Amino acid sequence: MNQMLDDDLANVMRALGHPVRLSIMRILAEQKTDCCCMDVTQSLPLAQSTVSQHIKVLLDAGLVERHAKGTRNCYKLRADRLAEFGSAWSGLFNGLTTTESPVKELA
Amino acid sequence: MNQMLDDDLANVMRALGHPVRLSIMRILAEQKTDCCCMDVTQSLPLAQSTVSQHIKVLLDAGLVERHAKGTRNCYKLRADRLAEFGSAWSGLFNGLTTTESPVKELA
DNA sequence: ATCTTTTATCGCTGAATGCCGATGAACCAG
DNA sequence: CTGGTTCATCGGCATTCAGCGATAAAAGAT
Repeated sequence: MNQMLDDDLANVMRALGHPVRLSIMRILAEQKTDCCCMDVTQSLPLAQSTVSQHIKVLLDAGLVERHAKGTRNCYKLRADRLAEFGSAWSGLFNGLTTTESPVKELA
Repeated sequence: MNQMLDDDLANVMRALGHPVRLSIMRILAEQKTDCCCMDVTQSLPLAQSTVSQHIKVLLDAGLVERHAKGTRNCYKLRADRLAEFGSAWSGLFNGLTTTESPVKELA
């Protein structure tokens, strides 16, 4: 399990630390089929260029991946990275963050 | 279980989306005794005013709480909020984020 | 009352961010 | 080849952020 570096973690957090980008993640999560920039844009009250920039931030943070499909670019979440972040978060503060089954801390 | 609003979630993420603030959280997590601004400052290569500002961001995000102790202000993590965030994260993307025991999604 | 310690806040600067419209590249359809 | 679609990128603008030193407030010590 590739341990997430601190800067990496901060990058992920910062990428998700914007309501619009959270929305984009949600949109991508809900879509069964791959969805392109235009689809995302139509779900948001923002210009295409703005959405594209937000997607780029998510790409750079490794939260999303792109693959070309004809004239359009399709995006989907990177489940591996999400899981990676999840476990990084769980181990962050000596298990202070877990709700159920509080992992016994070994001093 | 108080459902975390989207903006709240984004705020928390943004607050944690900075390496220095992550460090501060770590420092607070490791200290058994409450620790004050000065203690944190001595562990970081930053001016006291800068550290104070970062702490304020964490305070505003509800990740940290303050209580006065003589001439100094002591800080500690808010475990409740951390747990809250943990479960909010778990439920965010249809369980895509969980590593172990992928929660069965109910359509 | 005076001094010291600790901290929050102010004012400032440079850098980064968020947003937009416009433009050009890449690709498909006629 | 021409034209339409989709998208990333550029330039520009206003706002926010990150960092600092200086300062004032609050509390303890003398």
